[in-house]
Amino acid sequence: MAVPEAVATALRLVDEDGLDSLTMRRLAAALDVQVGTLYRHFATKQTLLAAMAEEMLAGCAGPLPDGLTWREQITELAGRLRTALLRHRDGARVYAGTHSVGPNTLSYTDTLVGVLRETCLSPEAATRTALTIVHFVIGHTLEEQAAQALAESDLPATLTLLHAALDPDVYPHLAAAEATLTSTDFVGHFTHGLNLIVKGLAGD
Amino acid sequence: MAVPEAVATALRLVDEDGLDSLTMRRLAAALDVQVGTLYRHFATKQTLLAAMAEEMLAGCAGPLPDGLTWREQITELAGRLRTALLRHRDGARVYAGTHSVGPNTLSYTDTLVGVLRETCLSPEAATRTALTIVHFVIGHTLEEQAAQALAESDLPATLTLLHAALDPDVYPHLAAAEATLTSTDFVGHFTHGLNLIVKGLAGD
DNA sequence: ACCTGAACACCGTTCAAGT
DNA sequence: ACCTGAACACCGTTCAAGT
Repeated sequence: MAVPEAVATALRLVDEDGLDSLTMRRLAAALDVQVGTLYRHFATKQTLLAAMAEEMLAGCAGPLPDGLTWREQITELAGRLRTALLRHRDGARVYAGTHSVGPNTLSYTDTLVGVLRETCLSPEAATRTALTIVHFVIGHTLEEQAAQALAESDLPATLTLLHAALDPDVYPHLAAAEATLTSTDFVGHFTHGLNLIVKGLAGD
Repeated sequence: MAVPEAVATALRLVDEDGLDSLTMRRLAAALDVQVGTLYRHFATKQTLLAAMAEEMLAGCAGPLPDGLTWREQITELAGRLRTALLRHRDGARVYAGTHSVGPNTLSYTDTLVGVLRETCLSPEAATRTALTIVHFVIGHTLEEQAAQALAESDLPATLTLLHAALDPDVYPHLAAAEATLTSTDFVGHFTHGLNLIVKGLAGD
């Protein structure tokens, strides 16, 4: 049993049935191996999940196209992280639940901090800004995939429930916000949020 | 068995032993009740978690002090959400894993959208900005509590591991970022990120 | 050195039967 | 109407024993 194969199979299982269905026993069965064998390669299930998170970020730190402004470089990098998390079902949940220190994760953060430092930010401000961006991407993608999961089950029921709860006399602003809140234009939401953050950088 | 009591007890159990230790069976035992009884009040464990998330947000939509600028109002509201999530161990994980449509959650979002609309944003832009802020707060607090959890177990081991992985020749920017990345000044990080977002609003 | 088989101590959820 | 008791179909993790 090879570790990279196990990680790839685990990601495939998650894609097929969701993170909640990924168990050490199912993974062992998919690899034609006894459960105990997995523990010779991964100390715990957490370790496996961290390896999956690391694998998901492969390529995210690849070279940036020439000729981008620093704003575009930041947008490109943030977009790559979102795309990487979206590539696998429950990807954001896998990523948010772990803390990898593997090369993909490290070089992604290194690249992001590097771009931010080029905008004349101090190392501290660049690092904090990188954290801000990563946290926003994680929070956004977590919600985006939660909405996706909902769409595959009881979407209409939930929308009806929400609509019924939105009494305009009690929640005047939510009533006006409902269309946007329930919209599936996640690219629009993501771009809006990222632009806010990047615009905020201009003042430094 | 009363539902509010069950929710309060569940939150207490999470505070004591963490979210991973919260099981329907343990909660039933703490309430001096059989497990099956819980399912008469909560359809699934997810329903229980949603009720806990809703309870955590109690008070977050309370009246804002007079005389705050709109920037300060936004900062105050975002800070309230962070504080509410921090109040319980693994609070951010509980909140991120659910989607409550209860009055605490709805009135919080309503208040936030309302403040943003006062700054002359369109309903759509105000809603998207509210989402951006909430997603940032969730992402930030998720990481903050993950760091807290780590601090209670193998912090030094992880820091050593990270430090060893940070070859300055491979990750030049991370080496400069290490002090900030491993800092525990979460208020500083949070304020920095929030200011970026709020500053970004100025241009509209 | 690596894997198997089998166990330990749990899970979430359901449901007939009791009161 | 509400709760109990007991079961069903699972979990993550460990470890002696095999090859």
